[in-house]
Amino acid sequence: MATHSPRSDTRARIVAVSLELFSEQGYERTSLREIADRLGVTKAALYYHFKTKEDIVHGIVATTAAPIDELIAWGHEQTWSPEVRDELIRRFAAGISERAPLLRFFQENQPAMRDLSAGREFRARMINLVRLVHGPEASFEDRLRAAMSLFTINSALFLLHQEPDVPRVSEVAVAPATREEAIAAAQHVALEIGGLIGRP
Amino acid sequence: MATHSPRSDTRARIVAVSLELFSEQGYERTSLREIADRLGVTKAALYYHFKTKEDIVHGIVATTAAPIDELIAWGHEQTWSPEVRDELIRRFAAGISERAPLLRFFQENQPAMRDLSAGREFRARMINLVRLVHGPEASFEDRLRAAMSLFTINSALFLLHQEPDVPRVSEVAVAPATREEAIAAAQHVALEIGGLIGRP
Amino acid sequence: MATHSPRSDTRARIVAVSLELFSEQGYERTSLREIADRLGVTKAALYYHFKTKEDIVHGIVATTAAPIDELIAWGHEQTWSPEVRDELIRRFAAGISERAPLLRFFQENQPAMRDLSAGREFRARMINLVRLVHGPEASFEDRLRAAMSLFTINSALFLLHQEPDVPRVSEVAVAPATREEAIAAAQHVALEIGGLIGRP
Amino acid sequence: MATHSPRSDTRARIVAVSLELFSEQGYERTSLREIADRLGVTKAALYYHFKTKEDIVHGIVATTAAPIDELIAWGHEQTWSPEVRDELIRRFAAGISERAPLLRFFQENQPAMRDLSAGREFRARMINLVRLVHGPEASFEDRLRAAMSLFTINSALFLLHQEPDVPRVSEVAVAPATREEAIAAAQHVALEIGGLIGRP
DNA sequence: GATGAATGAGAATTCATTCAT
DNA sequence: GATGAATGAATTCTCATTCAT
Repeated sequence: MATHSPRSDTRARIVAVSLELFSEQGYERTSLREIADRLGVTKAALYYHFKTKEDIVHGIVATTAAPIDELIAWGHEQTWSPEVRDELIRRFAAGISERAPLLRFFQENQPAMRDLSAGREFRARMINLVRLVHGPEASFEDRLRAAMSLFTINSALFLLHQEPDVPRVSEVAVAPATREEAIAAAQHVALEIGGLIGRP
Repeated sequence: MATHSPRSDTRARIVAVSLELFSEQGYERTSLREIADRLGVTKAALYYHFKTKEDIVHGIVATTAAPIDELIAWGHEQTWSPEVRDELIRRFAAGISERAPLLRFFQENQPAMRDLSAGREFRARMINLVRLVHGPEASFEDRLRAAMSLFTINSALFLLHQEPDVPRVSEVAVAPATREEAIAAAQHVALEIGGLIGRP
Repeated sequence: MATHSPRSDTRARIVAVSLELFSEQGYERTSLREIADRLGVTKAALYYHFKTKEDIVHGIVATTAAPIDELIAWGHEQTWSPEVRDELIRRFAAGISERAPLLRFFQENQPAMRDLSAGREFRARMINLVRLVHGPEASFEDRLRAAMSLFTINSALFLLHQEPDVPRVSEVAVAPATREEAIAAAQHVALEIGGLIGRP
Repeated sequence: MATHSPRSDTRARIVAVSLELFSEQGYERTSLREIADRLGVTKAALYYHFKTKEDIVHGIVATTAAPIDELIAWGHEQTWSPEVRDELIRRFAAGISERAPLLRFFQENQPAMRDLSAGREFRARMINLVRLVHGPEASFEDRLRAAMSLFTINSALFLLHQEPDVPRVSEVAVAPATREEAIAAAQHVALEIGGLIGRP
């Protein structure tokens, strides 16, 4: 018998709708009026649940970033090894579909994120994750390899949707595949790149 | 000896300052007032040279994207081979220092770029470049590898500047190096990733 | 005793003040700042009640044009006859004093009205009224007579106020009379002109 | 061999284009940039020929209002009689096709005209013309009749073009006729209305 | 747990006008 | 007889935010 707290269904809906709009249209291009309209409430209602627009971002992170924190916590418990590295990449790829909006939001709204404490904290998380992937004593090359490895996972999903409108030269292979196949491919490439870590 | 045309020194300065501010603070967070103030002119002067804020972005691309167009043109003249691929990556890395603000601007302001014709055109250019790198008949993996390869070049410069403020666990190697060394390292890793193209 | 709804007293005041200023100074020569200042509110308050400046015109029509719509409705219920025609003219003249600002606004701001949907709709109303006055099977002459007949009513009020500053040749009779006398005279002439309808 | 003064062909073109645009789009909705663009010159060129935007209106009147001044002068030379009255109306109707843009401009841009000296002067001319039509010792009714008589002439041309887009009830007679027929009809009605002058 | 009404600050944009060349 | 470059003042409109109810 699940006793999920009944209080603030609205709060959760604000978080969900905001993340959706922020990630689709951008943080600055999404007004509180737009969020309120989508929810069928007034702007003032948003202010009952959140102190500021920035605070909604806090809410988004608090609600959505748990899996990443768990991944980081797990990583900190391990002693680095190539196997741990690969497992980090795999786990990062695992829930990517659900986390995609969050990652997209942060990646595509960097200027705003630099001004938001939630943004800076999220960046710190990602840097931590990168460090866990390359392990201690890493060279600049290795940090770059680790970063690109994780980055590959996000990028795959965007790559999937963004090409159709660019005129395609005939010889280019059409390869979209399904969302799942794309993620599998992304994980594959990410592991390849991760595998380069430690090279001279 | 060279009598460079005196007219529209201002126009060039608008482009330069705008690119700088757009890339540092973001497109939406940079007002025309700010640009005008930096130049010591009025907002109306900007409108003498550019029809809209969006038009300034056009001006930026027209002024700054020539090297990328040349690279694409060069690529189209070649028949794809691993050597051509590597040469594309190397040439892309070559002038990266000067082009960094432009690339940063486009990468970090995606939501705005989707609404700007100059933004969409620039994205098309990048996708073209990726296609030249992976060559014809590419699988989704290969497209991803090509994209990440080029992406590595940009990312290196940001990675260089963005870590200092994240509390560093002692064991992590400090490795920034100079700007030139960072680019050399980025090119190295980019070629590695490019070298993965064609694998099963 | 009557508890008139307290909400949106401001909205009504915006409509009233806007109509007054639009009709006195013209639509384009009246800024929202001016309207706001007169009301002792901020410009943003106007935007709380109306989406755009154009929308205020909508509000004006919705609030003020009811009597004209009723007159049109009444006209549609009648079968045309000289008596109906005269009654239409009389009823049009009846409330003219209150409707004068509205009619003046539309007559003196044609260029703006062509761009405003409320403007085009209002013009359609007036054309309908003209048609009711001349009845079916009308010649071009009759349409002109009907239009001038109604037009006489508006014009009278303007004529009343606009001559004093033009240097008067001594022999011209001074005849303003009171506002009510002017309207009576206008109705008289309007009926005369209406009476010409049907002539060869 | 016509020796039309060669100086300032441009000046004449500015006047012509300005009148066209002012009368079609309105005085305030027509910017100097628009006028300059149509002429293929710069805004600054307009300022070579005219001191201000208002001064262009002066130029328009000076160039176009001569026939009206001649009509007024002629009227002043006559002793009023019903025949003179009718002849004034006929002469006013005579060149109406060419003067239509000027009259439309003044009629549809009243708010701007009140602020322009050329506007006030033109209004004075029209009032003079009205006085000549009703003659001395006129009652308010007569002034109204005279005004509406002349007004009929202008109105006819607008009526001709402005109805097509208003949904027409089937029974209404379609009657446009040609431009010339419309003017003839207008003159006819104007004389009718003028004929009412002097009635009790 | 909300709403209605409002604000203050600021944004992009437009316009008539000026002046050195 | 013009132009190129610029300005100052204004305009419409948007947005995050506040607060009494």
